[in-house]
Amino acid sequence: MRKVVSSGQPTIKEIAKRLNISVSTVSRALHDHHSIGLKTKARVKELAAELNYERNQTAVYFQQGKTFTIGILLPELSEAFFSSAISGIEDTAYSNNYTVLLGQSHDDEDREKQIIQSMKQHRVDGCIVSIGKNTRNYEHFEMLRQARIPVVFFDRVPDLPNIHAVSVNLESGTIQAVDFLLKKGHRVIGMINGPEQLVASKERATGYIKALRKHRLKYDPELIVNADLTAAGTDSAMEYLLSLKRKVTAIVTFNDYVAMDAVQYALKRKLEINKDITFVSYANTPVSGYTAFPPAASVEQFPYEQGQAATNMLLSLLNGEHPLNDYTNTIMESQLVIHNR
Amino acid sequence: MRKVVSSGQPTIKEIAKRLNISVSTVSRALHDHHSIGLKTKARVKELAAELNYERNQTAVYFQQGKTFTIGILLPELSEAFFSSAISGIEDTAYSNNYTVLLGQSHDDEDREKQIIQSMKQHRVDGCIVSIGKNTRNYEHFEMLRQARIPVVFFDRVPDLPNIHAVSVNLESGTIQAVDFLLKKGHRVIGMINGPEQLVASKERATGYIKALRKHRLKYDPELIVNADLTAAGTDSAMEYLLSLKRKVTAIVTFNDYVAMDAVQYALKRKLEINKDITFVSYANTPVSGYTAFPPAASVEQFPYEQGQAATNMLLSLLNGEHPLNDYTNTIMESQLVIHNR
DNA sequence: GTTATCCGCGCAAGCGTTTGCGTAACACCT
DNA sequence: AGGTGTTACGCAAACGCTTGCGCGGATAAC
Repeated sequence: MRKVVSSGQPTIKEIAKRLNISVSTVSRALHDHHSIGLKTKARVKELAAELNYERNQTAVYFQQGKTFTIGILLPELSEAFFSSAISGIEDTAYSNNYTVLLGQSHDDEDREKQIIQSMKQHRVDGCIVSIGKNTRNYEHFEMLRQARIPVVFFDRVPDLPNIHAVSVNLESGTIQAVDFLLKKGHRVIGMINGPEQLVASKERATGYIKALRKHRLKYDPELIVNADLTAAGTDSAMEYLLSLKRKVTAIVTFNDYVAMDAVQYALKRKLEINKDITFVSYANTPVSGYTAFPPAASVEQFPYEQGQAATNMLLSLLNGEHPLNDYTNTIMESQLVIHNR
Repeated sequence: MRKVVSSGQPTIKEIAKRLNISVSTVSRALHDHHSIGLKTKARVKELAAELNYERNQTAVYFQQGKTFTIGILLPELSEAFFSSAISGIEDTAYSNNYTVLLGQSHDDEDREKQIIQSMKQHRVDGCIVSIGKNTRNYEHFEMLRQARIPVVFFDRVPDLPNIHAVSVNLESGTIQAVDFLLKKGHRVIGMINGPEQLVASKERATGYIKALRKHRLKYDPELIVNADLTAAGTDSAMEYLLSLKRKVTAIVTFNDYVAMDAVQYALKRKLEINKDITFVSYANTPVSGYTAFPPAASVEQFPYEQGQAATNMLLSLLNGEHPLNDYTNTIMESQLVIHNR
């Protein structure tokens, strides 16, 4: 028989042989099992330390059918929102002795499926997923369910029944945002929203409407425009909004980047920011503080905290503290942050 | 004997039993081994598909002593530079059928050690590491070497002999930056550099000096100041530079964030940007394009590409295409990007 | 017709660890 | 002396998969 890999690493078998005891005794000694005598324990531990013994986790994973690993699948690792979320996930996973396996889908459904497949083969204990923009088919997640691998979705949550999810309620933040503008005296408030099918866009829209209703103001559908989040899309959205008969004095933009594009456009049109026109946005990107005209306020979406919450939910699922079939949808509140300058 | 986990997942044993053949035949059939008859292969594959068989990777990993997993250890997952790098690493790992295990050190040496330890126990095949700011002790990497786990360092590379590394040569970019300023007529050029012990700081400084020498200009040490990269630190650096007898008309800042802070300071001092004072910087952060006064140029450091290069290097080490003890230090050239507005 | 060749498959070991159970040895109580 | 515990350890199976080797039978070569 060929020895596949010699790796050199000492095993419990090695320790057992040298000490003339059985491997089971060594294993138990290293785990501080009560049925092992103190002197034996000491001898084992001493030799283990001397040999630089390190337990072969792959063997344990295999034997236990558990890997203490969670898979995390996101559209884009380099996006600020997601990279903060990863940070939150890794931190709480780390402090619970879990490790994190990473994959990015680039919003490609096929790649998403392949990554899920690979994580399943890797026998991750659970997954945290933010789905891609174009994902319409959810059979890969159905496979995970069948394999009894729990999944917690976050932020970009699929429209499915019976899932575990963590997301942020943008409605509340939007209401705060519109409230803020109304209190400043604005009456004609535009909104540059994102693609219609996105849940996030819907929440923004309903928040906007609810805020107006709260103040007994009429909602004018003309004031909401769906854009594609590119600079060009923002430009035409701005062009449209500024062309309306009713003079728009404030605009809620989909995120800080859109806001910055919109500001550029407004400047070209010789509008004075915060006077002729005021912007409120989402994400609260720190860098917007460096711009000449940051949005007057921005809705914080707490990516780090969402990552933490999703991980905690997954861990309680894994620990059995929470039944797998008790589907919970944790919704965090977003919060308007006012930039005073 | 207690059955540890029933998991429900079918195994090759199951397939073998149903087909009345041996497990070895099943295994080989699934691997398209030449010594298995075509009809048997077909039968096996059919049943495997029907049962939704999926190979238990943990068993394979264990048996082969290889996990097709690479560990990546970075100071901060949420920093733009590193998250781009992660993206590059994940992409090339993915297309080579490797998966990626993640850990962040938060620049804490102890945590760095623990993560390395955990990755070692996880039996990752190799590691890609960017060390923490405060790491002075490298014994954890020495342990990896002893365990024959190859490590490729990138960007933040320790000052050790005999390591594999990928980094970007900031000297060339700095020379380009200073060249750029000289051509624009600037003669008194300041530099807000980072902490002295950082290699990156040293490279910036030598690049600066070399560029001046190239143009037969005298180097005035007073013009380089080391700062701590905080807004306050930048302010005092600016105060110092602007207080010099020789009038500084251009400043090279450590990165775009420092540049933005410096711009704010200059504005407070009623200086006109790009007229009284011009800034050139590093990182080429896209967001700086939105600011009122972005640096006139910025040295691109190619984090995504560095990630790719590091991964490719590690993979060729793992595939034996490159001997482990042939230490290579790939240095990519940074490149000045001029922002025309 | 004998020998060499190849095809198709099974046997069994082995990867490192955990763990239920069995069992000596000894002490204690009655 | 017999019974009941307790302590300290060993035996061996099991997790799922890969792979060197052996072997019977069919085919080809001489």
